[in-house]
Amino acid sequence: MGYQSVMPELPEVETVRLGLEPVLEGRVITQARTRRGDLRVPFPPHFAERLTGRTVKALTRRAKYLLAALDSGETLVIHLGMSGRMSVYSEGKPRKLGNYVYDVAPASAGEGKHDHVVFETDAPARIIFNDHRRFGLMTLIATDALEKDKMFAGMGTEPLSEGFNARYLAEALSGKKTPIKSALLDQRVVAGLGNIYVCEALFRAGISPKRLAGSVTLDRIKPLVTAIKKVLKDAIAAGGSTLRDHAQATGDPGNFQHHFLVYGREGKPCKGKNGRGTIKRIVQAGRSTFYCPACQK
DNA sequence: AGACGTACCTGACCGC
DNA sequence: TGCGGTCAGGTACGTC
Repeated sequence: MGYQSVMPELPEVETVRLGLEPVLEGRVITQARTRRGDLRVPFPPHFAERLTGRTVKALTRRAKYLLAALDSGETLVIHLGMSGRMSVYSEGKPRKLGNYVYDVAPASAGEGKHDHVVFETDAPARIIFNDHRRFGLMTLIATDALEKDKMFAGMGTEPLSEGFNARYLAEALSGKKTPIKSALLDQRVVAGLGNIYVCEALFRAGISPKRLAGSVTLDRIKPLVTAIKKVLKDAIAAGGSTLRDHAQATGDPGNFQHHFLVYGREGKPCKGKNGRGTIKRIVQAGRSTFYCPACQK
């Protein structure tokens, strides 16, 4: 099958980035093709032409966005939304590139109902962007204007960077009256967390998702920062979380869903140390929150 | 300004 | 088997 990935919070986007790196970074996009006019937003004018023939200088990630810096001075910005996935196939014969083995594309690859964008690179490889809910986006932005763009201006610190520490988070949360669960989902506070990993990090830090953000004291923010970093790192190491049909380059699914302590475990026994609690599901700001009332205060 | 609800779109799943 | 209702990992926008 090649490489495939879905479930895009930070660890899943990073897993996608790692799988795309060998077929994009330093490679030439020999062809780009869109199969409809828009995703969540329209493709920019002459999108395919502006990509074709360009070399990808670097493939990086900011929050849940993938950024492919091109030699034209533009950056291809990709967001996977809720259901976006990238499938990578070798051309001609199966190939090992970097740590990944890419198989040859089946004849129908790129022709599926929700296959919206197809790239060919000189790896040689075919990359297919599939997104059945179409909450994803792809656009082109001048590289030197990226930070000023509405998508990135005001965005918080990367949770795996040194800048994300107790002092930073305390400042970002101070005075906030919204629950800590909602605050951590706010990309202006910290960039890249989503519903699963916020639930998991709060459990690991022993903090109730209902506690108001501004009321979390510094002595509890420290373990929270540690928990966020650890859960993200562990998830990346596990190839992300698969709830449906995610697979890594090897063909194996992501693995981190087996390490969920609260997410999706409503009514099940708590796996924590004091562990007689039962995992509860509530709705906050329209999203499911899973937590253990006995362990999280 | 900040907090909240809602909309975007499709598919999977559950109960009847 | 079919149908309606509910839910889903994200983000942006309108409204108080």
